[in-house]
Amino acid sequence: MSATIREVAAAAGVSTATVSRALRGLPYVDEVTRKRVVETAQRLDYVASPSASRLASGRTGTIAVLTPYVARWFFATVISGVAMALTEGPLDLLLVEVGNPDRPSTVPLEQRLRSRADGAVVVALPDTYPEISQLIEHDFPLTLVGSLSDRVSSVAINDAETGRLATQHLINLGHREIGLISGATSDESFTAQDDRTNGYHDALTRSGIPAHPALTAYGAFTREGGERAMVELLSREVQPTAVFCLSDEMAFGAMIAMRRQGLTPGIDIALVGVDGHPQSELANLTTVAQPVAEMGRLAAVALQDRLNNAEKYEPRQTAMSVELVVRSSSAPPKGN
Amino acid sequence: MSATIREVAAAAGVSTATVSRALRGLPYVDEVTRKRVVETAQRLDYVASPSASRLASGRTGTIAVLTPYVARWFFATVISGVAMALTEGPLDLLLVEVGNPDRPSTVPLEQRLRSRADGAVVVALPDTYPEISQLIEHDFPLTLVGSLSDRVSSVAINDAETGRLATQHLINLGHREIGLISGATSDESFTAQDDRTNGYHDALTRSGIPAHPALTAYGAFTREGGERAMVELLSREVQPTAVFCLSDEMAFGAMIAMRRQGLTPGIDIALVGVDGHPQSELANLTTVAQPVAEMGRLAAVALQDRLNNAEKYEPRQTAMSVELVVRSSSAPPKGN
DNA sequence: AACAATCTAGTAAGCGTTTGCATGAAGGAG
DNA sequence: CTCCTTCATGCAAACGCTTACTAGATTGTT
Repeated sequence: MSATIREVAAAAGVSTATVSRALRGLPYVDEVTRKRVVETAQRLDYVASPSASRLASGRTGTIAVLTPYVARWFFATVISGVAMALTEGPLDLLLVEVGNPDRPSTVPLEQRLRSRADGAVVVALPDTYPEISQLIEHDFPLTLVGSLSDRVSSVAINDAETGRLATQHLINLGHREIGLISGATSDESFTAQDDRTNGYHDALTRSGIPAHPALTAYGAFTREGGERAMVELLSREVQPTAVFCLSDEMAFGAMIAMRRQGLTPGIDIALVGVDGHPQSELANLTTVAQPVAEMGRLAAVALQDRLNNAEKYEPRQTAMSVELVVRSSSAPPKGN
Repeated sequence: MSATIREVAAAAGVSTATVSRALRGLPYVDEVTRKRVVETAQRLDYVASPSASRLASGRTGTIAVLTPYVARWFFATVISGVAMALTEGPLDLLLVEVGNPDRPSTVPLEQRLRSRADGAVVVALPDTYPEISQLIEHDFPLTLVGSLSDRVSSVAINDAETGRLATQHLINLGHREIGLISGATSDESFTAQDDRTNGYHDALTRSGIPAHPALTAYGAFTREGGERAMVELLSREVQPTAVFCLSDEMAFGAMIAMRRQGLTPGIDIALVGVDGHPQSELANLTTVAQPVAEMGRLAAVALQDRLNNAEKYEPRQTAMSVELVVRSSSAPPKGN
């Protein structure tokens, strides 16, 4: 079908070794020769067979994105950031679903990656997640986005700070009964989730506000979950005048739940989310925005760095700064 | 690092040929032998090297997803549908950005795919798109989702019907000045865009309503674009009492534009979108919903079908049915 | 002018599978 | 009992590159 390196070599009057070197920009090739080879290759519409070069070199020229979800906004946006970083170079992007509780995979992750990718960007999974942890132990090059690690490079926001920021904002508005819509129930907790929650408690403590356990509900980081969590909160004895949602999507769900009961966000109950989801503007949701695509891009860059500096490399943590975007979903409590 | 087929062969006391056959479930292997080989492979933690097997077999075991965007809801959801279909089998998913006007790629698509994927699912690009068309001519196995083709299999909704449905709904409510927020200006038009527009005109014509060109604006299928388009419509001489947006995201933008001018969707101007975007519920947007993830899944299945039946295969068009979801963004015109 | 260092290029041995072909064993038909 | 299939397996040649290693040609040094 397509020309082989041998044909190019023959046509250019050199050996295949020279063609290989010339086309990959390696040294020790005369510029005149290189030019001739490049032109010949172009003329013959030659493209090196990835399978062959991978087999011979041991490198795959591929990086995988390991993510529990591909359609959810945060995840999709990270992926697009990674894709962005890769369009520059010649690397392929292998998409692998990992850690989606609804879709458990039968094949061990390590096997699905072995000889398929040189490294991977891991989205929103902690380094303690079994399969990820295993990869790290096998020295498989990894970069995390959305959760911190001291074992591999990672890029994330300061989640504790994020939690404090959101909560402090509500406190500043005069709220004292501040609810929390968290993600998963504690056993399967993300780093991000725990840290944001700590930030929330921290802010309360600093202001001398006792944290009331009955003000917490879990929304699984989904809109539907947020909706249920809000319904639950509204049915509790203690009523919050404000609720901090650990993600915008859950906040959207909370809004729907409120609306269904004739309540208005920002009037009856103040709401703050986290993410800077594009829809937060339309929904008038106050949120702590994070640069998601950029985080994906940086993670990919860091990974490439790691791959190019096989030796002298050490994990680096990148903390992105967040921004509180105030909208009408957060306002002083009714009485004020 | 990992065991090779030769080691497995040696350990199992057979030739590499037998190991290969046994592990892939090919015939002409005694069940007893197969079992022994499988166990040995497992014990040695053997996984066939993809590069080697690709090189030797000529098949890549990979399917690509060709998409202009990865983070936008529609696209991300199609991708997740494809991923869903692939988790069943052993196929890899290669993500390739194509046709994103903001990020033109330097390498020809055909070269980026050659020997990298056995086939591809194309998202929302028409078969007339140059690079896609070229792939089709090269007999590269393709399946389209979101646009129709008689050259390759495709799965899409009936866009004309969708346009009619949305428009007829507005007409039924009593509207006569019905605006249109379209996508790209006609030169770079999608099949979907044209068909939905035709459906819109069709519905108008059937009801004897003249289509007024000043009632159309273009929103590039983005929220920001929809916002601008709405601003533009509101500045025109003829004022619509209802607007049909070719996508939900543009409708969201339109809502923002309206709100900024103190107008309320469904009260001042009725709005209908297309997609069934998860946020349409929160936004109270009337929309024509399509089963996006399912479409992606079906496209992937169709592609696998095509790959397995090299010979006796012919393009098949799958039309998904849509559903009008009425919410408060669409209501009778003010006067009524 | 002799010798070392640096370029340039070719030779050929892999890389780890798949698969066409050959071989022998086993079972059935006549 | 012989011949023909059908099975089960092995042999070895690809598949199309990359990359030591080798060697000659240049260039620079003293």
